[in-house]
Amino acid sequence: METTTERAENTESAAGAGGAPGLRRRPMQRRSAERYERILNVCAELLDEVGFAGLTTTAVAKRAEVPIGTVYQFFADKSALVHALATRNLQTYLDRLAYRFGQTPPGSVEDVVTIAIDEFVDMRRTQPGFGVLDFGAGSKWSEADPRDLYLLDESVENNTAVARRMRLLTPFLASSDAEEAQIELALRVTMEAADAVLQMAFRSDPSGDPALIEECKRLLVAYLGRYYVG
Amino acid sequence: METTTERAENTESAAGAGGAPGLRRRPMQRRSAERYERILNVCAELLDEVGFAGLTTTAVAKRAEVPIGTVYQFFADKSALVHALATRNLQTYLDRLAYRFGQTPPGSVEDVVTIAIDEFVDMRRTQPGFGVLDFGAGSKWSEADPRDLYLLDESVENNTAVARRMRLLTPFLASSDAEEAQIELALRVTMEAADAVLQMAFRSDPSGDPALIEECKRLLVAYLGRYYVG
DNA sequence: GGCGTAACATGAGTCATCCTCAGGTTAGCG
DNA sequence: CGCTAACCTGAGGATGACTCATGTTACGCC
Repeated sequence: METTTERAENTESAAGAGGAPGLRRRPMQRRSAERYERILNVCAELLDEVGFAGLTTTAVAKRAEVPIGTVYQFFADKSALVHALATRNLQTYLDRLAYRFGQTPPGSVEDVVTIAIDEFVDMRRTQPGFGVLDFGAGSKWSEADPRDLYLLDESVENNTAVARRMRLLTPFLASSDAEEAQIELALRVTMEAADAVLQMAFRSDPSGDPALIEECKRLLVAYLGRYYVG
Repeated sequence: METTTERAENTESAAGAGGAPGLRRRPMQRRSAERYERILNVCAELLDEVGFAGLTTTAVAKRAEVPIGTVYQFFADKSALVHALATRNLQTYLDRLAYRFGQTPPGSVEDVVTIAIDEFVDMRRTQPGFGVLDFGAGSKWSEADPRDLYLLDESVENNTAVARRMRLLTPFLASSDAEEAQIELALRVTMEAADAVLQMAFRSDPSGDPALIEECKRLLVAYLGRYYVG
């Protein structure tokens, strides 16, 4: 019990001065940057192979061909490593989404939901380790103690950050100032629900149960319909 | 990696002959039964105090005033212990739900959603360790490898089992034979989504963010509305 | 009572894993 | 060539899950 608390505090203070949470040293030189990326890639591979519970830091270090100490130069602990991977995945996802929305601007809630989910499913199928992406503040590794949370932005949960970026991509939703807060709330709920249902879809079928994916779309469209002004 | 695999196999075979998964010896005598319950109660307490990550089997044993070996007589491993608690919580929840539906039979989807969520929120506030209840097959501790799953029933996920029992309580939903499978699917999706959003509600506010709880109801009603024949 | 047997109980010890840190190596510079 | 600072390393400390040899009880049988 004490151990957990102290560790969380150490982590916080270590990352307190402006850096991303849980990260120790951002790689400054080319060689370091390559190692950093290699560690993250190996982490993704191993997550797909042995799952989160089976992931060991020594296995990551071994396959990435770096000594274990190097891993801990970049990442404060195992959680931070996985979280950094999740953040990278999330960034990729948001980038791709922005691109697709730029290509074919969505005109309705259905469009947004379809594109966002299809893109998610595609990445989940093709990107190693994408399964650890969790819009819900990384509940898989935070484990009920809010002090353990690693956040994408400072002081807001992952899903809030994602919701805000998603908001920028959906200008056609109603937006009287009074409703803006409500829309952010709705988008947070959407993220969390979508993530959960899609996790279920990939749990019951490694390539994503089509029926559940379809149902996920229905869920979101039905919910968000009330905010759409056509 | 091998370790994880072997452990999962051992667990399965140990519980293979009809017993609940992950359980070793069902207490047969009064003294044993009391110890069993005490272990589960302490587990719930500690989960609220230190969270899942901070939970140690030795701490449970110490506070329950049983030697560590006794814990492992009942439970194959730490997961099994937590899962047994979740199962007990789930049972309590379903019992209470059946009772409330018996008192005031719900006449609409709104009624069901309101009662089910309010009851969940109430238990979450009052029952120690209720936070570990997870309709989604216990994704917190299963960690991506399906072999690690501990199931409520045999061979179906938790949420499917819950969905089926919930179906028995909602006879007023449309039920042509062809649609029955679709309704089960919808209820599974509902469980998963509701669980996720409510977890978020309690993450952002220890007593459950009212706005998110309200939003959760809206989500479910909007989704299930299509299945309601009034 | 004495004895055999089987079920149950115990906690010191084994082992895997996370993470640290003292000491080594390299790079840059005068 | 010597000095400093940054970076790298992996043996080892600490912790915690889980085991298993040994001890204890229960119970029947002679």
